[in-house]
Amino acid sequence: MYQRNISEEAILTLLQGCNSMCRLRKIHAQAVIHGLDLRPSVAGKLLCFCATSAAGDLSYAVHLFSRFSSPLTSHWNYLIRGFSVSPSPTFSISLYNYMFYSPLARPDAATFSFLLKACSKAVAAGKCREVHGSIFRFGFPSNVIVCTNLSRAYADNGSVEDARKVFDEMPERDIVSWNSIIACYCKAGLHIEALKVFEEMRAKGLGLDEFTVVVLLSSCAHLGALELGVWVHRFSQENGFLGRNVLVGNALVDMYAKCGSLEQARQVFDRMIKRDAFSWNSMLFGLGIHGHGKEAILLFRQMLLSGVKPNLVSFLGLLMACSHQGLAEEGLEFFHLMSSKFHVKPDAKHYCCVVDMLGRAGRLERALECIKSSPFVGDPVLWRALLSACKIHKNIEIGEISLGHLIETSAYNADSAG
DNA sequence: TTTTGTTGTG
Repeated sequence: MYQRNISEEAILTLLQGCNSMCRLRKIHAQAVIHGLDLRPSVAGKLLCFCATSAAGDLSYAVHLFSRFSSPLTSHWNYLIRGFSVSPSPTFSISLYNYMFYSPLARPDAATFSFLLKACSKAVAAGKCREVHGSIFRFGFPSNVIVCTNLSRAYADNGSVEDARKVFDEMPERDIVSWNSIIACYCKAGLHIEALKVFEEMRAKGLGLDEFTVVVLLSSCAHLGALELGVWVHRFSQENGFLGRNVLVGNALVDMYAKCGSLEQARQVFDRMIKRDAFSWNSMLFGLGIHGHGKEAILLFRQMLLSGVKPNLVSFLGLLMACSHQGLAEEGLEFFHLMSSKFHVKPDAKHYCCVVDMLGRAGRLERALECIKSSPFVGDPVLWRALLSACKIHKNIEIGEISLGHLIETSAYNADSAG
């Protein structure tokens, strides 16, 4: 018995330092051999790692869970949480439904928080309403975390009105709830509303944190609200946000670039201590939109030297920059390099940009070839781009081909939609 | 065990 107790503690210590499934399997095997795998503390920790850790494994978690004769609320929560951020969030919803047949388990605040996250990700509007009712039945209508998640789930399911209603009816709100509702408006493209809610927040005497600043700058960027953006910049500087949070710098670069203050964008970018793909992409787009193709190419080379890997958005920014400055040769070269060297598969937007770029340069034959050899030959957007280039260059032959494809693809799309 | 954030043509 003494030996067993020590072993249980030893297993728990091992689990504390576990950082991979490989190690977890070994620890699990040891626990099974010593008959400790179903001890509540051991079983709970094993399940927690598999279900919720980044290095975990959800199928292994399900296997462990199936061995419990009467799982507790915390066990259900681990699985619901794990699936809520997985590619199959609907499993969280199914688990929640099964939970009601389990005698020992009763949903708690954490259950609803994770479940609502799954509803957000799975796009389950009906389930949001159902969960909303259950939150009242189980006694959590004044839990700030649950209600913030509920509000967010409504917004992610397309109803900002319901999100706002939940927010308004919350008996207590914290800075996270405010940041969340502002983000809901921002995400829905309702930027003026987002700024209005921010004013309400200020009127209540609440301060801003890094989350508020980032989402606020995004709305400023969309509205071209430079004055507020500058105020947020100063506030961020005074509060040391810029030094410790790369997202604040990124949002500032984007805001300045979209508001037309390219020099300011560049200044913030140059002063950033750390830069990620978002930082480089925002700056690339800023240069591209304002017609600085050569500078964008230079910046892209610096990005490579810095060791940050370019992604789909980087190449789109780069191609746009080339297109806007008539750098068709350079653009084509980057377009080829993106898949051959960088293993980034171009999507329809990249092809569209190349067609546009070739079209502007009058290279209509080459643009036609590009569409024909692409996986997006059925996409009317590409043919529309080619047709407008044909209009500019008065090329009837290729114009006719484009129009034919446009009619064909539109008809096909209409058929498949009906 | 639970909540919030940035980049993508015309």
